[in-house]
Amino acid sequence: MNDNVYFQIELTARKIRQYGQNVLKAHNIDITIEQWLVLNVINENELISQISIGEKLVKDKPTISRMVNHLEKKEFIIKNTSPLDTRKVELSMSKKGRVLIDTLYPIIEKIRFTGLNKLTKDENKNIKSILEKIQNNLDS
Amino acid sequence: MNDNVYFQIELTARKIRQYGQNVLKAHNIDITIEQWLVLNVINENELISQISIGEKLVKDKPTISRMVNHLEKKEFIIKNTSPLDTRKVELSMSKKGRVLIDTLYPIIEKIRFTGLNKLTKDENKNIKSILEKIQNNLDS
DNA sequence: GCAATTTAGTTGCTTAGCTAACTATTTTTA
DNA sequence: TAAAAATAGTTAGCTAAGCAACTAAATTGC
Repeated sequence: MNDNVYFQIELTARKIRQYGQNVLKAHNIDITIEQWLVLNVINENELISQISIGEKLVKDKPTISRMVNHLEKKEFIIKNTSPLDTRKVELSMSKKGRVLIDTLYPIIEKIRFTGLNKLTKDENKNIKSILEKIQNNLDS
Repeated sequence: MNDNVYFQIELTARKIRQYGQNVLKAHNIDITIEQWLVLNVINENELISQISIGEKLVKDKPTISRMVNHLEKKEFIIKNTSPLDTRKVELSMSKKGRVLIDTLYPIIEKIRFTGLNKLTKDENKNIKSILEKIQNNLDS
């Protein structure tokens, strides 16, 4: 099994997520790693729609819809319908969300450092290009 | 986002799974990629317990329990309690399961080839060792 | 200008990952 | 040998991925 590349990729993803989740839990932060990705996109793109988040994170509409609902329920973001196109939603950070982001950035950096930035520059470059190659193989 | 290594690893895993799932669906095969991993372990280790499968696949007890139930419901495997230790389960392939395995091997090979074996030997070696390094960083 | 199509988002169903709590055996150990 | 601890597996509740079907609004194309 350990020579199955899919298995190793999937396992590594799970271990990173798990490690990150534990660090957040240790800091008493009530957010999942995937929700963090969404929150970060909203923070960097005020008034973004769910479709656009989905494009950036390569996740489908139902998944984004539910994650956005979770973030709204936790009052980290504010959800408004767009006045120009009432099908669309305009998402923005709440005050609570901005506070969370500020708290989170250094913690996320630490998580990244532990698993990932210990890689040499070459390793970092290599894994990205190999992963990209795999994705391209599958797309075509 | 595309320079976030976790994001790329997780995305690649999803794309491989998705591609594989589509190939299986195109062949009208009613099994998930993850269930395939479990079935394969049972095929290579007759009378294995669920705990042992979990160790091999690095998945927890509830996850294995449910996947085994799915495989049993589809009649690909047979589940018996161990006579020596009645807490344990002894899993084995059914006739239907063995037929499926034979059908599946070449298809899985093709999936592997498409995404993964197009990698050069160096790339293959590199990605494995980098993934291993990341996992070790997180474990310690 | 109105029907047809496209787009944005939601809801429902299934599988899987994760945690926690639970039952029922087996093993340890005092 | 009897109580305590460890082990194997299940169940329940939550989040997320994937798919299909749906509503409602906007765009298009005749």
